[in-house]
Order: sequence, then structure tokens, then C-alpha cells
Amino acid sequence: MKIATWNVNSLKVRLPQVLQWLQDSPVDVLCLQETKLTDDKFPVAEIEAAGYGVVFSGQKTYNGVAILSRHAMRDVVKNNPLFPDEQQRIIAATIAGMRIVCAYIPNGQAVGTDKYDYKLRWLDALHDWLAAEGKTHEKLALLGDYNIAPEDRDVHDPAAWAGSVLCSEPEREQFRRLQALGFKDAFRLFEQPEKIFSWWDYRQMAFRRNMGLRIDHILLSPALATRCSACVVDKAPRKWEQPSDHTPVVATLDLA
DNA sequence: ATGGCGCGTATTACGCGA
Repeated sequence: MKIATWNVNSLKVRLPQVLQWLQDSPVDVLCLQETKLTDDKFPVAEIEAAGYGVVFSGQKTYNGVAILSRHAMRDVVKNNPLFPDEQQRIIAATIAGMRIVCAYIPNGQAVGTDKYDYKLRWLDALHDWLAAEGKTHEKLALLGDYNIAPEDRDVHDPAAWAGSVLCSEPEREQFRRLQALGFKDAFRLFEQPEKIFSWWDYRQMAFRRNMGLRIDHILLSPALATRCSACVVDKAPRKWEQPSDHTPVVATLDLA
């Protein structure tokens, strides 16, 4: 069982790449963020033709999330019931005995702004919701664009980013609070090379210079973490023509 | 210090992402 997450920065633009990547990497579950499509424009037929079911929650211009799955999905929930939100940033489904939560956590723009405050409140509510979900779903996974680089080793230039949005201590504390619920960062369950990132700015040739951040994550409940045998960032799509600024993260689970 | 790039919307210019 392979589960993955990818912020595609417009599914309208990136659909051919998503279909290509699924051919190359036929994961069981793929969580998408920043689809930027209203539900009436979602490319259901193309995704089903590739052998995947799909559920989605979108809006005009911004945000939007989806789960693609080769296995049946049930009990679909859109957004956090504890946090009424006009922004479409969460979709969850039960797949093969796992509760899969796909999240596009707010960016926060800059420390001290209204958007930053919204991000921290949003994360408070996410924590409380997942604490409750963990009680009813032993096998629980939170995949998505967290917009948080958890540690300095997840940042190409920690000094330059110190204290700024994506790296500030209150954001990192929110990540640790999720870990305190028992969730494990799948990527850090394994020995990894240094300077592995999941996002690079479009500007300044940041990808070629590996000036990136690791902000896309897969958190696993204890029952899934013990069954996780690998977690990798797949840089390949970032090298393609007209790429998303993010690249997929994939976890392998050995489920009975 | 600022903006660099890419996308969406719609105004060829701006908001936003990270």
C-alpha cells in the first residue's frame, strides 16, 4: 500500500502531469492540494479513466483538495467540523481500513499578519479534531502541504529563514503538538540523505540550486507508523516542463 | 530593500503562494 501527497498548484494546468506520475508511480492513494477548481470543473472522467476513484472539495481561484484512490472510499468529510471555514482545505475518507485526511494547511503569509493568526487558529482546531479522530480510527494518516518546515534540517538556509513564516517557533510548536498526539513524521522514521526538500521557489533557479524547504508531510498514527517501511520525496516531477513548485511525497505501508 | 516566477482572474494589473 502506497499513499502520497502532492500540492499541484492548479489541477487544470497540472492534470497531464498527475496522470503521467500515476502511470510512473501507481500509488494506491494520492492526496492533492491547491486544485484551484470549483467542483463542477473537476476532471472526474480523466481520473477515473486512469483507474482511480476521486473525491474533492474545491472553490474558485484558491485552495481546493482531492483524494484519488484505487480502493473504495467511504465516510467522506469536507473541512474540519470544529472549524467552520469558507476555504476548502480538508477532505477525509476511509480507505482500506485507514482514515486518510488530506489537508492544505494555510500558508500564513508573514508572521504577525491576520493570515498568520488564521493559520495558528486553524492548526489549533486541526489538533483538536485529530485528537478526537484518533480515538475512533486507530489507523489514521494526515497527508498534505503543511506549510511548516519542522526543523532547521528541513530548510536550505536556516539562518535566512529563522523566525519567518513556515519556520517560526509557533508553527513548529503546532507541528510538535500533532506529534504529541502520537503521530510520526513518516519521512523521519528512516535514515535520509541531507537536504531533501519538497518545495522550491519558482524564482532564482531555486530548484537547480536546491534552495528548498521540506513542508509537505505524511503523519502516521502509531498503528500505521509501525507498518511503514519507506518514505521518500520524489523529485522527478519537479524536473518536468511547467512543474508545480511542490513535488510528491510517498509512504509505503505494509498492511495485513 | 525589493523583486525575482507562476497561476487565476480579469483589470495587461494585481493578489497570492512560500
